[in-house]
Formats: sequence, structure tokens, C-alpha cells
Amino acid sequence: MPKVGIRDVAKLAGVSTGTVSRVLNDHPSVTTELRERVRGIIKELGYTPDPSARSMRSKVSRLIGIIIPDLTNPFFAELVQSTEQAAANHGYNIIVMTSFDQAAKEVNRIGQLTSRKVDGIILVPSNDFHTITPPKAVPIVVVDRLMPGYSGIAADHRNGARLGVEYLLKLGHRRIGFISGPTHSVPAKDRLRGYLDAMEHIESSQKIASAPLIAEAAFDYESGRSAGNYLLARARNERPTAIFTSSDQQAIGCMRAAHDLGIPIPAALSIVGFDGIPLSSMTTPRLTTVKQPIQKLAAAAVAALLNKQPARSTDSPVLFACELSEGETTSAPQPD
Amino acid sequence: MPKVGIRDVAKLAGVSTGTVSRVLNDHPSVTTELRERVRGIIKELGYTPDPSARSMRSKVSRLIGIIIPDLTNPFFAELVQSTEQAAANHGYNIIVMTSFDQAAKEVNRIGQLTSRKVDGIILVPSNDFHTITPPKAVPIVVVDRLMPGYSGIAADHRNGARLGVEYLLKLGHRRIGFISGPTHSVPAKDRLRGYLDAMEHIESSQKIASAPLIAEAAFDYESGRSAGNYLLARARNERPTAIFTSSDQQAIGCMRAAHDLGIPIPAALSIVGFDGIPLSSMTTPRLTTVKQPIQKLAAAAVAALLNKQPARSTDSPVLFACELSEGETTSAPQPD
DNA sequence: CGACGACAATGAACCGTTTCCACGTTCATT
DNA sequence: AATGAACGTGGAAACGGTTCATTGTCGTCG
Repeated sequence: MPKVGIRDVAKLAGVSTGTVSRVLNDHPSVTTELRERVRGIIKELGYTPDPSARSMRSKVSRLIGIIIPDLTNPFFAELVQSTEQAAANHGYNIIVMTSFDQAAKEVNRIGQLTSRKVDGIILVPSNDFHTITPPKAVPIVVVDRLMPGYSGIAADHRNGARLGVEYLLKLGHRRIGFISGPTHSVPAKDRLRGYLDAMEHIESSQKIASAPLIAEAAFDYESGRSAGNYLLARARNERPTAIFTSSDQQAIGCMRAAHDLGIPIPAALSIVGFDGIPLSSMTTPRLTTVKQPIQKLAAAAVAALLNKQPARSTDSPVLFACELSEGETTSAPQPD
Repeated sequence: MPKVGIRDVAKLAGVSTGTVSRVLNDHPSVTTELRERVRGIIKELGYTPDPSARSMRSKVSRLIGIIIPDLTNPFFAELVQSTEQAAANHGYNIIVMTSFDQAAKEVNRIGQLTSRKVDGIILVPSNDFHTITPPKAVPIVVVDRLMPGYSGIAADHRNGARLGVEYLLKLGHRRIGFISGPTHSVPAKDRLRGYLDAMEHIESSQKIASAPLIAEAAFDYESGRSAGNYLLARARNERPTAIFTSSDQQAIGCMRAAHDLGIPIPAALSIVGFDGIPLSSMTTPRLTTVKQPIQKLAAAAVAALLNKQPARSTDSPVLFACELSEGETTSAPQPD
């Protein structure tokens, strides 16, 4: 069965290949009637244009690349999934790559994608990603972990964190602990700022515990657990009545730490997470968390690439608001 | 800057384009000396061949598609990540798609990939995937959820489950409960068979509880929790002393159920999971689980596609052994 | 010593589209 | 009625590689 090409369609429809091509690309200058007829033939023959030939001539591959540090991280997994959806809505497909947080691998992958002539790259940079050779060949949009010099899209981590902390404040908490992410990471730093923003307002009016309220940790479960342990292992009137964490995994680890110390949640300790990964609604009790608008991020990233505003690199990044998802790990504080 | 093409390389090297092409493709009939010289020019010019043009003529895209039901599932996420690695080792990239377990979407995606002329498709079929039109156009290998008529690669779920149950038997357990996956799913059925295989040996020698030991459930956390609750909510001498589950998420849910019932783990209840997802080592206590050889699966799937053995479809599937990962959720049973 | 085969390398045809230019109509304008 | 702009369509070049038939060189064998 010789595969059917555009010429077959043209011949059968009694038109030129150019016209068929114009029909395929929804070019306006084709009679509606003729357009319909050609469409009919196309369907009849089961013709599908060859993407290679297409891309070779038109320089459009309908392919976008996405590079993330680690697909095992639920947040990134969901980001990729949402991106695939968003891309599909535009007739695009995605090539997924993992950098394992290694700058070298990342640069290599960007090169691969570039030579594949993808129409754009969505990049979640590795943490040791030092601004690399400006890859002007293909538009890049940086997601989540913003970088100067690149157009970026991210959740508003700072205000998101503030949102979470203010929620705790409104419940009546004053000694609010914070488990930070690694501060060499931009989002972690922003969340810390948000925490400080919110706490600033009470700092003056009410004197707070002298013991530390902030602990830096990696984003993972185990780090959250030990940081939680660090913050909670003191006399009751010294320890925080609530802890705001920088990731859901930290929060879950922190819940474990509290549990091991015999501190009931939410009765004696409120916990708020960050991210809103699926797992967060599966804990017991369900985690109160600040949810990142992952789908919006993905949609915006794809849109940014497709409208490929040129030289948008110096623009300020686009931020999307987070929203609070109330679970069962928060309540008003008990009196000391 | 006009982009450099194969003709530029040829001209500068003083050879024909054909020769350059042969150098690019490691064709044997080129003098070693000449090959080196051309390679030098290529590097000097920073030339990279255009994949579209390449693929158009040669019908090879160096692209493989992978369709999975849900990237949010950690098992699939890891599978995709491993596949990306394996593919990269062969100079291939992967296009990732999600079917959301919908057969219609799946068929649509297969069509997309086919018309993109990928060199192969790795498919984890949706559960309601009814054998579709034999897509002879591009080789497909089915992973994890085997299907008759397609060449398949999977973990040996049956023996894996038996392994887990036999471990519990060896510890001395006799009333071993089983949380099954949805039995319309092939792997779930296989795991159930493995459980039965192992239990068969003791069935005759020791009389077992009259109360049910098997509960069917979805693979997720919440289902595992309620199934665990179902199996455990009885008098102590009636309820199982160990539970083998069909997924780590079920196992974690089951741990939660046990905890809520005041049953200590592993003192009064041993639990073994299945899959070996990263989360399994982050629970407290760490989960004992039957680990699937995900990397091997991915590598084998990619290899199968690239060697594209024709008409391998009727072959029996290739199975890879699971291995037991001992955690802290198992111990010898207490006397009743 | 001539012929034949093996092997390197050449050059042009080819892959299947898109795009550009030219051409013939139609329609509004003067 | 003549002019010209606007429009729809046809035809062919172009995209950037790969491949194949062909040519040119040697070394070897009869």
C-alpha cells in the first residue's frame, strides 16, 4: 500500500498541490466550497501530512521541549502533565527531558532540543544552573525557578506564603514556625520573604519567643521531618503553635515529627504546606496547603512560547496567584 | 548568519555531500583519514544536521512516543524518567502523552504519534483499552499492562507477589490478608494469582480463618485505606497478622487504617507493598515492598523498539523479576 | 600484461511538503 | 467601456539531507 501524499489528494480533487496545502493550513484564500471538497477527499483517502516534510519547509515542528530536574517530584510530574494538555490543545506535542539537577546535562539537553528544531523550550532550571550561552535560536521560557535574563512564569511564591501565614495569624497563632526550602533556590527564598512579610506586622505589637522559628531544609519528606523535630523539641510554651512549610512533602514529614513527639494535629499544632500535590489530600488529617496554580502555569508557558513575543527576555516575570486549600491540619491555637 | 548546511561542510572539506552524509551516519565506506577530516570541519563549523530533512528522506525520526495513563502516578512517572534515560543512551528522544485511562484519548494519541512518524511507541494501555485497529505502521510495545497480540514487557507480577507472600510465610504468618487491585487490570490479576500460589501450600496443612482475607480495591491510597479497614476491623484472633497489598499507595493507606484502629506496625501487623516507589522509603516505618525493576523495563522496551524485531507480536511477553525490599513494616507475628 | 573486482567517492535524483510568482477572472471604479 | 486592484489557483522551485547509480583507482589474479 503506497502511502498517500499530497499529490494524490491534489490529483483526485482536480486541483494543484499548492491548493491542497493551503487547505491544510487554513489559508484564507481558498473558496469555502473548494475547501470543503478537498477536505472531503483528504478524509476519504485518510491522508495525513508528513510532519518531517512539513517542518523542513516551514521551519515549524509543532514540538516543544520541556526540561525538568526530576520527574519523580510530584510537582514537576503534574507540571509536565498539564503542559502536555496545554500543548495538545494547540496541536503541539512535547519532548520531555530530565536534567537531574545537573547543569551540564541541562545544557546538553537544550542543545539536543535546539538541533531538533523545537518551536520552544520550557525550562525548570537546575539549581546550579549558571546563566548559559544565550540560546537565541529557540525561545525559552523559564518556569517556577525564575532566572534573570529569561522570560519567566511562576507562581507568586511570596504572596502565596504570605497568604498561608496570614491564614494562621487570623486563626490566632503568633508563634508561627517556618521550614524554609534551600535558600539557594529562588522560590524558596521568595517563600521565606512571604513569611517574613506576614510576620512583620505582628513583630512589634507582640513580643515573640526567643527560640528560633525558622529552619532551613531541603524540600523532601525526611528533611521536613528533621526540621520539624528541630522546631518542636522544646517546652510547650516555647515551641511554635503552628508551622508553615515550604513544600507538602516537608509538611508531611513535619506531621510525622509532631506525631512522634506526641503533639496532636491540629489540636496542639497547626501545619500548612505548600504546592498542593495530590498526596496532600491523602494524608490523615488532610493537609491544609497553599496550592500552586499548576495548570495556569503550564498554559501560560505554552502560550508564551507559541505567541513567541520576541525579545521578551528582559520583561518582568509573569506571576500567578496561589490559593489556600483548607484541610484539617489547622485550627485556632490552644492557650499555653 | 545563514545557517550552515551539509553543502557548506562538503565544500569546505573539498568532498561531496554524499561523503559528508556517510560520515554523519558512520557508514563504513569512508577512509578513516577522510572521516576525521570531515569531522573536524563539522566541529569547526558547528554544523548540526537538520532532523526534519534527515527524517524525511530516511524515514527515521529518532523519536519514540510513550503513552501512559497518568503521570501523577509515581510508578509511571519513574517509568517515563527511566525511559527517557534509556532512549537518550541510543540518541533518541521521547514524546510523552497522557491518556487519563481513556481509550478514546489513547487511540487519538496513537494516531498523533503515528503521523509524526515516531520510530516506535511504548504504551501502557488504559484499562478500558479494547484491542484497537492493529497499527502496523509503527511498532508498539506494551509495558506493564500486557495485552494479547502485542509484544509486551512487564515485571513478573505473579512471582513478585508470591515472593512477597512467601516472605511473610517464612516470618511465620499464616493469616495473610491481600488487598487486590481492580481485577479488570491484568497486573492486578497476576498479583492475585501470585498470592494464591503462595497461600496454596499452607492451605491444606493449616486451617485458616473463616473470615475473608481478600479485598478488591483501586490502587490508590484511599482505597487501600478502606480495604485495610475492612480486613482489620474484627477480633484480634480473626484478623490477619499480615497484609500484602497490590501497590505501595494501598500499603500506605492500609498503614493509616491500622494506625487508626490502634494496631501497631509491625508488632501486631506486618504490611508489604508493591512497586517500590520513592515514597515507600519515606514512610514511618519504612515500607517493606516488592520492587519492580523499572529501569530494566524501560531499557528493555526501548531496546525492543530499536531492534524492531518484526512480527514479534505473537511472542510471549518478556518478564522481569521483582525483588523484595525489606523495610520496617514486617516482623514475625505475635501469638494470638 | 590486460582484465576484473573491490572499494572510495561523486553528483544528481529524490523525499513530501510549503511558498513564491505568475496568470487568468472577477468586480468595482472612473 | 476601459483600467486596475483584488482574488483564487496552478506550477515549480526550494528546503536539507540521504541514497543510488556511476565513475575512477588500485591491487590482484589468470
